[in-house]
Amino acid sequence: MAAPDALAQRLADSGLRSTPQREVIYDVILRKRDHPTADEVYARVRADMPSISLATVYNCLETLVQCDLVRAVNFERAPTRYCPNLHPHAHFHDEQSGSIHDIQLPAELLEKISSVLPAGYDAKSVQITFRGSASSPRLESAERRGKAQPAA
Amino acid sequence: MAAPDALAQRLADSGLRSTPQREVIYDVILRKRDHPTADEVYARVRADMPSISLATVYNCLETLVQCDLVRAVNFERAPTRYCPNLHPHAHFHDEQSGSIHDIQLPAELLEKISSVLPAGYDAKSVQITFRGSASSPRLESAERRGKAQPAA
DNA sequence: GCAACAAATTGGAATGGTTCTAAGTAGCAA
DNA sequence: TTGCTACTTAGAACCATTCCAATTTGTTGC
Repeated sequence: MAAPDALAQRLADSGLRSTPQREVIYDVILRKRDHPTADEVYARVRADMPSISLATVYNCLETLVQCDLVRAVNFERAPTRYCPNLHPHAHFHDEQSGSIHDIQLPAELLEKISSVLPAGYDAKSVQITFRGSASSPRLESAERRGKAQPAA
Repeated sequence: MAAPDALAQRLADSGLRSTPQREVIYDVILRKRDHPTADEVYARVRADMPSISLATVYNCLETLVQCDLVRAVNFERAPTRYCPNLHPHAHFHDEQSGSIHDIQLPAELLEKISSVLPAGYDAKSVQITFRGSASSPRLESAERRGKAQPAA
């Protein structure tokens, strides 16, 4: 047996199998880091695997989230989007274009944020979302190529 | 014409009328500040106004949000909740009980958070949500009585 | 007061992202 | 091979929310 890749390893850790569907979905999310919805993932995956079902896309995305390989992010009640960036970061939602941008957060700031919680409050996670308009073509094109982003 | 209350004034500012439905819905949200869903508001309002329709509850809540009298908050894809606290604040979502708590944010921290945005990003709003477990009966009972909260 | 107009409410149908269900398929273990 | 379990699949179901068309209500000018 060859050394399993990160996906197979993580799945195995949870007693799950690496399937062609899970692999191609994970690959799609890593390849274009534009926070696609389940429908968008479905459309992209069908290019490689036309027989896949939408239910499977939802199932696999849920599995990847469970295994901490992908993060689900929500904006208001819009369709859930998926993000392979596992570092703590905020999201910027550009209302004009609808695009999502990762925003890096200094560790020092994360500590300060957590410290506002009164005694008795134990937070497992924090979610920070900006809404507004972004106008930085340089950064956007870098993201489209899958390169380093303003926040990783 | 008597001096209009805050609700009537705000509605008038937007060219809207103060209706019995809008008044009772606003009152329900002010009275028990536990971030009710539209369905919960519907249930509470029907005690006073049995003939109101769910569509009207949704319409009125939307109107109150438009007039900046109430804020809509979302947690994952759960039903939208409504909050009369208009000061900048974060939310703590207690996963055990499902309850929502307002968390006050120092102005200094809000500035720091906004300053993490790279050039070209112009944020109109920030939303900060904690998830975890809270265990502070003193604070919870204070909230239930509609008194000062850990964050106002 | 009364017509005429605009705003608001209503019940029910429609929408749409997501989840459920039951049946089929595939891989692993004795 | 047989059995077992995990996984995938199509389609139905779910449910918060929005839409629609028909009233009802309120307001304004006469």
